[in-house]
Amino acid sequence: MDETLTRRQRAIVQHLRDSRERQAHPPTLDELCLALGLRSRGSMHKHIQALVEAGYVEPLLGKQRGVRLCEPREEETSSLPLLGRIAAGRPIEALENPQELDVPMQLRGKGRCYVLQVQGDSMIDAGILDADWVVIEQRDQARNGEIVVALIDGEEATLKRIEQIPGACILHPANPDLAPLRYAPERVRIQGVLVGQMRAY
Amino acid sequence: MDETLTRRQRAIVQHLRDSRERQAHPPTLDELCLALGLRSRGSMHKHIQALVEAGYVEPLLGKQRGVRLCEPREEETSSLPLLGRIAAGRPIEALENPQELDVPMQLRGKGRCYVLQVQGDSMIDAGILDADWVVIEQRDQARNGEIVVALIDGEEATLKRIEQIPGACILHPANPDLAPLRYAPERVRIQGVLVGQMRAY
DNA sequence: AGTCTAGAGAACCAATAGAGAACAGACAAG
DNA sequence: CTTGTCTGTTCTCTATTGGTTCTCTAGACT
Repeated sequence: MDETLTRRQRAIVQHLRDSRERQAHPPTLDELCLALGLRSRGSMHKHIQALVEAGYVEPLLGKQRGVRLCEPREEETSSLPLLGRIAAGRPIEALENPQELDVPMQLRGKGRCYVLQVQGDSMIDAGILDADWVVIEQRDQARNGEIVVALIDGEEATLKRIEQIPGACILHPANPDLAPLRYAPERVRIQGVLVGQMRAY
Repeated sequence: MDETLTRRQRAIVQHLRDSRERQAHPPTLDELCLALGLRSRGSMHKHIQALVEAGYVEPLLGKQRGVRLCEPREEETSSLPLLGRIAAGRPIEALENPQELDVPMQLRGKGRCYVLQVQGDSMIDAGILDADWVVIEQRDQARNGEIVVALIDGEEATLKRIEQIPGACILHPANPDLAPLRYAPERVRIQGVLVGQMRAY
């Protein structure tokens, strides 16, 4: 939490976070006063205003709808960030406004995951088509045969099936028109492993 | 639930959700008043109107018939039934214990949807592999080129790309080893259209 | 001194809530 | 068909709640 907040303000933010998990409705100023031991709505209002300024709380704008935090709730619906597009041979094209995508638990790995949209047909024989979404588990190691997001020379990102042998790292496209690429192992950094895939028609 | 709702509105939505499970008939305004301790239908009506605006309640538009508010908003987190497996040339193999599968909204159609697990490689060139999940929107009509669940002679179910021409219905597999199948239109019943697809690794 | 944070409390006013009356369309019974 | 009841709609009027803006006071710290 931001260090520039006063102690009171921090306590309020904390209370808002806590109470949001338990209560359905965001608290009113009076309820906040009660919870934090104040007796004056006016004072509480001053704190809330400060938090609005600091960007912690949504402005109330006269509406009587309680004090609400700006922060996104800890998603129990569990969506993953859609980071951008990945194509063979280019850096991942990041989205300027990162979106969120709901991903069912079945399509996820154990660790931290994110989603990329596939560009191009280099994995077409693995059933991964242009515009498909792929769910990637963030990892820096992979077993042979897994499909990985690999970063080559720190700049080109690509989605390929990996084969690591002594002295070399081979990236296999799944497309008869494309040839496998062979690199020195130190040129290839694994950024994640494919754990799920989705397509909309 | 949307945090912009008023406390009363929240309570009403909650009550509607609860009572929907128990009662077949949606409640009237008077019943709602009784349940929530109001004495004025007019007041309740104002709340309901607000909920219609917010999209929580179906507008009733003069209808009477005891017809009251349904909730349109199928929870966006909701899951779809996984009905069973589908393979070319056999009835859908129903699961004895139907599971539920979370399916993101992006992978759904507008109507009622369900999920099948694919068995076999007949649609491999369309990027649909063995064991993939496919999201099917329940429909009995399709446009040419769409991938459909088709029931042939009322017994064999299959997932194929459809082509309807005068006097015939042709089902195209997406696999070079398999030939298209041609049927009289009356032998083919469309059970749904492919709207999404998911795969776990 | 002066400034900053904190709080109390009063006053104001718009949003929300509710009551009750009156009207109109729907529906069921006669 | 007519009638009466049920139910949704609209209206006015009133009360309460809750956010906002004040002023005033009290410590704490430079």
